[in-house]
Amino acid sequence: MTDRWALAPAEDGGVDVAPLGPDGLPAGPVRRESDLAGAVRSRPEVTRWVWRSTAEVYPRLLATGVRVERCYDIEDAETLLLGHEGRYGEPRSAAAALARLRGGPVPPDPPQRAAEPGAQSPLFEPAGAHLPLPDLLAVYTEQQRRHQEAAHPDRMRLLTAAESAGMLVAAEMNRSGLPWSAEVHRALLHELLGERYAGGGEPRRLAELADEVSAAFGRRVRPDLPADVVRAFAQAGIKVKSTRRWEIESVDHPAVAPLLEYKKLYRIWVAHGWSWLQDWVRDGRFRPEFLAGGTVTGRWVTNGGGGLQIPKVIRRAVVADPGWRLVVADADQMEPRVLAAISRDAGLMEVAGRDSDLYQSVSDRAFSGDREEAKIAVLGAVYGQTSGDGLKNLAALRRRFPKAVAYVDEAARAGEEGRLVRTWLGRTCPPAAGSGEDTAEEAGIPGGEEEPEGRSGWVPGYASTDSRARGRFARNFVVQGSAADWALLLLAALRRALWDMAAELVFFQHDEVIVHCPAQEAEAVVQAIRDSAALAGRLTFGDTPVRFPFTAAVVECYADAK
DNA sequence: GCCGGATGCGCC
DNA sequence: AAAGGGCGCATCCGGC
Repeated sequence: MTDRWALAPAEDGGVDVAPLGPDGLPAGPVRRESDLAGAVRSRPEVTRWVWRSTAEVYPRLLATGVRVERCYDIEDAETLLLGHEGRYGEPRSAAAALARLRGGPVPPDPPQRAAEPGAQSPLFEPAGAHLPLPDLLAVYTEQQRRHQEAAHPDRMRLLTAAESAGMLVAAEMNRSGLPWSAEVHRALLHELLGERYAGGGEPRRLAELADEVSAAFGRRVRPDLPADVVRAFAQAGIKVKSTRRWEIESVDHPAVAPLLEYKKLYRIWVAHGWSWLQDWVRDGRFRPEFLAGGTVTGRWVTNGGGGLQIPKVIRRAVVADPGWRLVVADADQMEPRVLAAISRDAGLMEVAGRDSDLYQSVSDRAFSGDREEAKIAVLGAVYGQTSGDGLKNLAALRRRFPKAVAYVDEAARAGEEGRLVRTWLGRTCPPAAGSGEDTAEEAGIPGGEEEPEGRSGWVPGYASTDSRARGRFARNFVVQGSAADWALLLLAALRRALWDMAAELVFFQHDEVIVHCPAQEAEAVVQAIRDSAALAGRLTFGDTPVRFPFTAAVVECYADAK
């Protein structure tokens, strides 16, 4: 039995609240209270708060020590519902939703603002930030109806609820931050890069490597300028199209080794060096701003600090507080397990129904024991590989796991034809950018020109480069996106499991979580993660034999986890 | 001087 | 061995 209330901050700093009945309709008069946190704190019986924007409300609650069990984020639901209805790109604010409901002019969404180092997320106030509570409730009621119209209403309700839960998790992680030792980080930088020189130039080791590169070429070369490097190789009689690592590393030339080393260390210097430390680490915590559902597939992103791209070597600086531990857990072979669950392929479900190494099992069945071959084939099928060994082995995969391969093939075909493609729970891939619609391309979807007349149907081998790109995108979308669906449920379940513990979720990266907890809680946390993964599997995908095992490590330092 | 695109690489 | 999917971000470069 959930006790649902709605809440809307008012312009004068007060807050309006109203109880909702079991049907989600207002079940009592709107009440004005003077204080947001007080209004929530004084109603501990409320299990779900309905509000416009979690990012607006929840950080303010957390700042006063108030957590909520569940919420419903109206603007996030609006985004998901619009996508599901094939109306990607329409303004997603509550004010816009109200205007569509009432037939008024629809206000455009405000532009997104980039994060600044250390900014405590005093989010912009979009149009309609103070939509009166009755208006907000009108939008909410209409959204309830729209859920009913979805392809799978139950799944759609689960999706909006899960992403709202994800937003609570994100806000809490933004507040807690990832334990970070600036001291260890500085020692690491000194060890890797050498001394910093006054004036902000390259540190010693980079300067030395640049000199080695120049010496190898017999002239001054700036290794950080790709054009300069390509020219230098050309003068040495070696044609390279770019200076990407995979292209350079096969070249036989004395400059290659110092060049690759330079690029590796240069990366660390500019992206995770001293100025990064200065900008992003405060009071022993790294605080990237996590954004749930920041991508079209539902994967999260972080704003600022490159929070989801912490290089392996730098993880040495992620250190638990004294007496505390980091529980680092990542899902084993998440993508093929998700593919098994969504395709219901009997063979792949059987393989995914065991905790043991899935790629090895696939390989035993279809690739005579070569695990790497099996892994490449599976990932190639999911990513839409167009050449190489993966393609060659796709045929073997197709024979053994026909429904699984057919599932992603069908998604690719739908994508090429510009049809809607959905994750298991109903997150919807934007259609291709076509005439008059540029929103899909803004969202990163491969677009391009309209297909020529008479060729819009899907014909193997005759699709344009653009439509093939859209096919690959859609193929990957159903797997990556359904994995993101599952991950949201995992986070929601884990958050509940940790509710009464000192343990804190401090990091989430697609298929990996880090929980910071007192040492004596660590084993319970590991169990909570395994239980939550299983629960998430059942809730997301229903009754399947597919299992979602985790590799978990209890460590004091992130770098020791693998 | 601002801005968008290209390049390249970190993570999954 | 070859180059499929999703991102963020720093830097350079050319256009205005």
